[in-house]
Amino acid sequence: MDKQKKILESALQLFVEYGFHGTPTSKIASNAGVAAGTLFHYFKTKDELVINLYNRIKGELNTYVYSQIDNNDTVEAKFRTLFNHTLYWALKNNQEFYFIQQFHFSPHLASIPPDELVNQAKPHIELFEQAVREGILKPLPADLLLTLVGSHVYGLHQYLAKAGFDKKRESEVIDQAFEMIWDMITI
Amino acid sequence: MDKQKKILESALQLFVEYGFHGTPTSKIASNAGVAAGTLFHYFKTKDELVINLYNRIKGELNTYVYSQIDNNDTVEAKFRTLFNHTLYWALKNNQEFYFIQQFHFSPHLASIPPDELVNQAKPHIELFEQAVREGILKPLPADLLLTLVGSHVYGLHQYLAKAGFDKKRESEVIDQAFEMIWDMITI
DNA sequence: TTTTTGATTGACTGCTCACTCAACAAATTT
DNA sequence: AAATTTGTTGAGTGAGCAGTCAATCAAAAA
Repeated sequence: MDKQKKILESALQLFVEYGFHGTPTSKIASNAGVAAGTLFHYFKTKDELVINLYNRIKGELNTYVYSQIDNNDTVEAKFRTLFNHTLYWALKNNQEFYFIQQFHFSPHLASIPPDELVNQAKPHIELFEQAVREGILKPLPADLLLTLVGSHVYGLHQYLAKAGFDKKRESEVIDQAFEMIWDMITI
Repeated sequence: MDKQKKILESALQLFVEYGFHGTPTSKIASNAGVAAGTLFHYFKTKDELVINLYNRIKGELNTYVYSQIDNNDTVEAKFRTLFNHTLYWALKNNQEFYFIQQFHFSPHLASIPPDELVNQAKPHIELFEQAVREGILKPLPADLLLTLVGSHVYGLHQYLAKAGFDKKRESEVIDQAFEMIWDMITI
């Protein structure tokens, strides 16, 4: 019913399948069951639609993942929760997660203000810094640790998305992968 | 002098900066110091140019990296050589390495026959399988190991490319990162 | 009820772009 | 030297696309 939402859903699906420039706005609109002009009522330009979609998805992932964290948890429990729920979300929202990466390897990334990207990463960075101070993690730069753990998550998601295991096998692999990366970054 | 090469160089540079669809063939040609029509003498379509560029770059990386391997080396030495030289190549050929990832997150990937992708990965997969058989690596599927190590390399490259350290600091980080991933995948 | 405001439509426009082609130039073959 | 093949040019073509807009519709405000 909500046409803006329909447009966003339609755009996501088509962008992931055909790429940003491989999907005309007319197709996004018709696929959403909406006239071509309606798209431009909600989004001034196609670029604005792309960026809006990215910000929404990034926001959904972040709020979901951080809603799972209990501040009374130990640092290790926090990392485990973050890791597990990021993967859980990514596997449940394959298109969204793929879109994030697609966006990161596109020129659109340049239109996100750098300080906003820093802000997005801030909670993660602070967790890493705290864990380094507490002597839990190896004394490495927090942004290096974040990049390495992030890559690990991306790679694991890619593997699991392609493999298509059942839930049981999936969480076995995730648990094993967490132990591996945890061993890697802890002292 | 070689116009085909000029076109490929120009295309790489512009694709990395503006994306595939953000760079018109006319710009590729003029940037290469060549008339618009000349591009189509060497490449039937723009898509063919993109795919040709991808295959060349992938080929260059593979031949370079495997030329560094000595078959008398131990498995660990082979892994270390592979790891170090992939990163060395990636840092020396930033645009090329970025292009590979950009290509992987584009619809162009679909036009590479799946068996060719399997072939590209074959030498790596065989190394991993051998190392698992010899009891050096953890008994995990070779394609999972490859994906995880691959992600590690991508992440590390991304970090180093952004950080812009000098050669000394760079190889310190690379060595440290190798120890970390090696500890992670070995028994 | 009447007015105003906002939502929706789709034909239309102007522009960009991939690709063509006829003409010319250079190199290679006979 | 003539003939043939191969390389190069850039104006031109047609298709596709982002974004516009005048008209219609819906619903809330006056």
